[in-house]
Amino acid sequence: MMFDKSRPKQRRRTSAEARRQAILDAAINVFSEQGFAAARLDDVAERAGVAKGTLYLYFESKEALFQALIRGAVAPVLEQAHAAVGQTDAPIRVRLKLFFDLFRREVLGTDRKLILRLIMAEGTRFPQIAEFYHREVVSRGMTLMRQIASRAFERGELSSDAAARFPQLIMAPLLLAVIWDGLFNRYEPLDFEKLLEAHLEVLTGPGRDQ
Amino acid sequence: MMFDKSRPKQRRRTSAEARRQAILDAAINVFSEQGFAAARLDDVAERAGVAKGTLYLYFESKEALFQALIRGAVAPVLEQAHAAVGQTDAPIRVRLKLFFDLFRREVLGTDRKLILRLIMAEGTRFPQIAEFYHREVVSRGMTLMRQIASRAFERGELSSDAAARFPQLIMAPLLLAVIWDGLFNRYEPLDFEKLLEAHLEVLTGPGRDQ
Amino acid sequence: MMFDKSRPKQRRRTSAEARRQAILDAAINVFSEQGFAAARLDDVAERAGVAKGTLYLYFESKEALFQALIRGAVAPVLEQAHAAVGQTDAPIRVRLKLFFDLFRREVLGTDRKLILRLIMAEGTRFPQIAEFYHREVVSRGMTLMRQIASRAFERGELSSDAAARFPQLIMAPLLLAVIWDGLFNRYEPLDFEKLLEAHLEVLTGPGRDQ
Amino acid sequence: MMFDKSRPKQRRRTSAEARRQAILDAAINVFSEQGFAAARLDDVAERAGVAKGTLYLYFESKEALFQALIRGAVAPVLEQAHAAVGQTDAPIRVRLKLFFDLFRREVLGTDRKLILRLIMAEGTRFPQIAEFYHREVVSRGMTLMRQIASRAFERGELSSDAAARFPQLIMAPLLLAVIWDGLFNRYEPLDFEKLLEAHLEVLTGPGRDQ
DNA sequence: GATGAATGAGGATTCATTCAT
DNA sequence: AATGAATGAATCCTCATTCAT
Repeated sequence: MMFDKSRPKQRRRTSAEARRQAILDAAINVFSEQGFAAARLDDVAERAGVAKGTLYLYFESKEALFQALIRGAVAPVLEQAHAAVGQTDAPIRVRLKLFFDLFRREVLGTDRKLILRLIMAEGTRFPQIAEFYHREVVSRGMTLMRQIASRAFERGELSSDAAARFPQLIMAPLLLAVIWDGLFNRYEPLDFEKLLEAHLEVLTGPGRDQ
Repeated sequence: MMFDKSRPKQRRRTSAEARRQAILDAAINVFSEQGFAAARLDDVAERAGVAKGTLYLYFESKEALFQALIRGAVAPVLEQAHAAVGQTDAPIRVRLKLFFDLFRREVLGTDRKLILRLIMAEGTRFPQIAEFYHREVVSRGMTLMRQIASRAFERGELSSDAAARFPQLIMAPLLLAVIWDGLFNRYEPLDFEKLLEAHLEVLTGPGRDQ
Repeated sequence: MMFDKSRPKQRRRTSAEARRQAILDAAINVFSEQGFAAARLDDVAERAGVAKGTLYLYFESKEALFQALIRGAVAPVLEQAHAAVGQTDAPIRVRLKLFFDLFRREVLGTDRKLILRLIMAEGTRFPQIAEFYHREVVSRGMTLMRQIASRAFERGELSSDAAARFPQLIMAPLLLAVIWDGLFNRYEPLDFEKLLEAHLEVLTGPGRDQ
Repeated sequence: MMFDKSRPKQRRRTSAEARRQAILDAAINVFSEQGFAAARLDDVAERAGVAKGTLYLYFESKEALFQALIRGAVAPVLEQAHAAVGQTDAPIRVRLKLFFDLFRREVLGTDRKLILRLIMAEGTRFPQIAEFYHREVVSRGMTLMRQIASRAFERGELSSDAAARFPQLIMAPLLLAVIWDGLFNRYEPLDFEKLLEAHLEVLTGPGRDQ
């Protein structure tokens, strides 16, 4: 996951970095299980395998840890999304398929879904986070979706510009999937792959090929 | 929900009922501003205009109050939805329009949106609530939506059965609206009416009349 | 110690006041034994016979308790001093004798000496306290002493105006007594009465009567 | 205090001694600003320019450092005092003038005043320090002052033996000066030179020469 | 010797819950 | 029924001390 260029001091730095990451990993779980307020740093420390005081060598406070957690997890995926579907001029069906698959793999399939849920749950109490997330992720994501939808509308792949005007409509089922996963999956499992296929169908009309 | 038999104690009981409601109203705000864990019963009591000890005359514990809050707020809307769109056999466009308008008015326009957000935020920590909500609201709502979509598909109003298979697709933008309202509205206001119109357009194809 | 005029609500108020006083009494001992930083509110609570949380019903914080303690204990004595020696125009010997006796009885003979020592020990860290104490006690005390010394000099009771220019010289042995009491009394007891008699002798010259 | 035998290791040892002194100097400031309990060894280390762990190579514990600090700073001045005023048989006026000047220069004019204040502030919590200080400084100082006062009384320079019986009276304004310097100087500066001149005047009567 | 990351005991403060009035 | 003072368990954070490098 990291390039091993600088050998000297490598051990220390790697170890510190690894420790920081261990804390973040532990924090993801504790925070998403308990929510910010109810999360206990004792638990984070225990799961990270460090002493309580050690947390404070890496993060200034409970809130700083929380914010680092939230902020660290979003950029990468958006980068990937841009790389995957931002450049190509393939048909919208293909582009969205790629995007949805990416989302399923990189968000629904990882702890990132927990972070997304944390943002939805705690964002109101942390305006900085909401603002950051809006600026760095939502706003950019909307732009990307809008561009895809517009292009498709121009080419006649979409019969309406509704999705271009409200790219939120493209994203909505993705959010729903994250929420469903957290709340209802144990009572009524949802097949995210099929859900997103169906979503694609609704968006682009019944394909001849599918 | 209330039997008006015992006239004599009417005044007392009404007053008690009013007090209970005042507590619930106060609780909605405090819980949705702070989340369950960070909410302080001191604040609930103050806003409700009662002493802290009084809360315990009406609710067994903080959690009991929270659950009462959540449970009390959902049934009514679903009843209305059923009444409004469950019986008629109007075109899907009309039925969904009615439903979306109802949602905007009765959920987005009231404190119920706060409760919805609370459920999404805290549901994971309160399996009973998630289960209750799934059973009483989600599952029934899905059934209703599925029925509407199926009927429309049969009548050729929908070109695909995607929405019938995944009625979540109909609900997703409603959830998104609730989340957006709580997190991003101050940075980028969203016109819920137009959003849902666009959603309808995507679902049913570009209407001739609209 | 208190006049029982207002009977109504007396019991409650008295009890609350008594409790507040119990906390302050406990605090005097703990703070003066341990110093501000090392004092544990647990100990204060225990000695006051209340629960830890109760402290916070009466004082906002550890520091607020400390300040209340300091501020509450000084005014009374100065009042007494003014009453005792401020008005009369007796010979300086008599006036200072009265004042020194008052100091021995009301300060050295009570917990107030502990508070005086606390002020000397912690004043540097609490500028508000130093400022308050200077304004309310030191400055007024100096004025009183200066007035006594000036009057005596005018009447020829003092052969020099040194004490009028530096009333600190009159107070210095009182401070020394407080410090000695705290630090060295167990190794070398000091007879404060005789010390202050000797001080008077130095200040006013060898009297014929004494 | 230092034997200069081992030349070879001279540099090292000097450096170690310098380091020890740097730590003590840093400690004086931190301890006297914060008091013993609130002082942070982190701060001491930082100001001394060493790592925190290094402190433990020179001192066994926080308390050991504190005690070393206190004990190291007193002996020298007393030596000087003895040298300056212990041997001569000059008039008391001259001897005390010398002593007061020495005190002003070597205590009030240096960090030693901070240490004196620390002793007064923390002595109660550190009986060993109080005992040591009493034995090494107070008791000897008293003896010296008593000797000066007795001699002066014998020679008729003092009209009373009060100061000989209570040499504390000679010291009291010096203590007061230290305390005033720490607490009130910023509100009401005190001219120590004039204060001690006035003190001398009170002690010895109005001189013909002054 | 020197470093500074790691430890974990300790303490101020908060707040759900109880209960005497 | 209503009150709100009192309780004390719970938790964030600090910092003296240790120890691997």
